[in-house]
Amino acid sequence: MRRLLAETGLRRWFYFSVLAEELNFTRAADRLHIAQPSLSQQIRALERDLGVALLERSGPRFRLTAAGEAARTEADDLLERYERAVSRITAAGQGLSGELHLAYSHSAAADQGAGLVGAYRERYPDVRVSAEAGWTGRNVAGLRQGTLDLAFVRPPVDEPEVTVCPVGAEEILLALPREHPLARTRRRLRRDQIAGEPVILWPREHAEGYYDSVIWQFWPSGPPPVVREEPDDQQLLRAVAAGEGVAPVPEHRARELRSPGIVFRHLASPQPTVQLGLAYRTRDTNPVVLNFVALLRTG
Amino acid sequence: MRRLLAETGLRRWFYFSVLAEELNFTRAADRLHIAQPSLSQQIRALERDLGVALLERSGPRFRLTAAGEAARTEADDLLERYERAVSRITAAGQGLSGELHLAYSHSAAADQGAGLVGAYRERYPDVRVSAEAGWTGRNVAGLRQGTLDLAFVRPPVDEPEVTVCPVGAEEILLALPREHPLARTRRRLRRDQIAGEPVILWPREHAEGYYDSVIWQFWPSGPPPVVREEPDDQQLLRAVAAGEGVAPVPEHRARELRSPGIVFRHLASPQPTVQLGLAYRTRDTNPVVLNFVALLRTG
DNA sequence: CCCGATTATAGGACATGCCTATAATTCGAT
DNA sequence: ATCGAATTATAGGCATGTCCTATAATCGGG
Repeated sequence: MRRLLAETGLRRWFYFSVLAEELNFTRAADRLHIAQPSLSQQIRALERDLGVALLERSGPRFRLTAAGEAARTEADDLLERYERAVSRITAAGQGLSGELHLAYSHSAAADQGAGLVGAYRERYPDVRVSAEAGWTGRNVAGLRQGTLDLAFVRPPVDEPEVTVCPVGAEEILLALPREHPLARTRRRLRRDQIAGEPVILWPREHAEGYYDSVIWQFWPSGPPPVVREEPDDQQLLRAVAAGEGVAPVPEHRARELRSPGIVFRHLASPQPTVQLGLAYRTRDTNPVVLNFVALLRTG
Repeated sequence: MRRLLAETGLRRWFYFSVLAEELNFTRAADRLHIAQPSLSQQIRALERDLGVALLERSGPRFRLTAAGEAARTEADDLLERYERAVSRITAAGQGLSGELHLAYSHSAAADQGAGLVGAYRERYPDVRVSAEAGWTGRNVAGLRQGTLDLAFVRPPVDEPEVTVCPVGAEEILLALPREHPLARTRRRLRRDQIAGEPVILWPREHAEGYYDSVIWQFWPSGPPPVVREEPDDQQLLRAVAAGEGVAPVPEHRARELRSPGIVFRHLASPQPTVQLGLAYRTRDTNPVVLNFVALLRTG
């Protein structure tokens, strides 16, 4: 094992290390599986290259010079570091170590995706995972420009450079002010009941596919009046509570954001749904990323 | 410079390091003063040996894989350590670094030799000097068995394995009890005056040559009665003060040991003298030791 | 669709590393 | 003092590795 590694780069240093241990060319050469003259040659070559005598030769016996003692220490150290370097590189090649820049989705609940990331961290403890959160639009841009490796997004995402792998789906509820007439009943709302209601949505560029899909699913007969575009969910629900309009909110997120002035209502069948997706660069070859996606796919 | 070192051991790693910097085979090969195909070959060989793809090739352009990024870091680290290793070894070869085990002489004053050691430490700050103190006999034994590299001793030392280099000479005084009749006068003592006086000496095996030389010089007419052999100078002078006998003491040491119950007297011409010597293994080739001796010789 | 820039491949010259056989050196014993 | 055992050094031959030049293959842009 050690031999194999040393052959690649530090052969002479490895030879010297063994020789310094054995203090005997013949035995050292045996251990190295080379002939004794070859070892003699290589040691002399090492001394020539360093410009320093490492051995004090007195006929058929020798001992290490002061420089030789130093060389022994340094050789052992170098060889150890060499092996570590190789194992780190191969680890990186297998996605066992490295860095992973990840972004959660603002429109998803905090715990969504956390399980997956937790499982990954457990399985690949030597990968440093950095996490942030952003809207789908920003996350996809981050992927494209390389600041992100993986991002939770709301599909559909129409970018050939970016692939989205479904993580899960959930129903989309409608947030109403508590005083709203439609809030009286707990029954599912029909689409004709909400047509024409003023709506508060997020800025479309924050998640275009998701935005359009919500419009289709809630208002198939025609787009509603969008009275406000509010990027921050907290602010958005405050606006709903104030009676400015209604707002679609994914189920998990709704559970997180429950507040006194708001009620959430289901829509009648077909219930609107949205997926959560994990996005990555289609052509990404980074094994760290591929391992994450593989973990998602295989469970 | 760097190139030269890397050629010896980590050629391919050096190549890769430069390539990773340039991200261009042609330019990197130019910088390395090799042809571009050779660089291609060596990088492929490195990848083959590591069993990991370091470059992601897409026709005439490429970029580093995750493993490649790791390899770049590791290569730079290895190359830096490699250079450090080489410079440490060559430093050791020139006696600029390493260890020096030194022993002062018990029979010399504390400040004798300290100047020389101080000058050495200043000139060779990277050499770790360890110092202790012992009798000539023990010091010479330490030299022979390798636990010491250099020792201050009292010549003559009759050992072909050990060479002694004179550091200085001093007169030997005679310590007398204050009440002793010979202590009355401050004049130099004649040898016939001290013949037959009871004498306190150190155990002969602690410094045989010195011991014999003292006997010859003080009592040329015949050995005196040695009433006690006391290895410790403090104890010895206490015994002198108690009137047990007289004792020869080198001048510098006498100055250190002045005490109320004792007077020191010079001997009449020819005044007895003793040298202080610096002893080292005759065949020692350790440049650290040779540099010390050279410093003594050249001043 | 071709052109420029870039990397990959092929084949030959030379150097390096390893091998076997043998010489040279030293230490210890007769 | 000399011989023998143990050990390292040297010599010559072969295989491999490394480098070179010349040329092919590949991709991006005008």
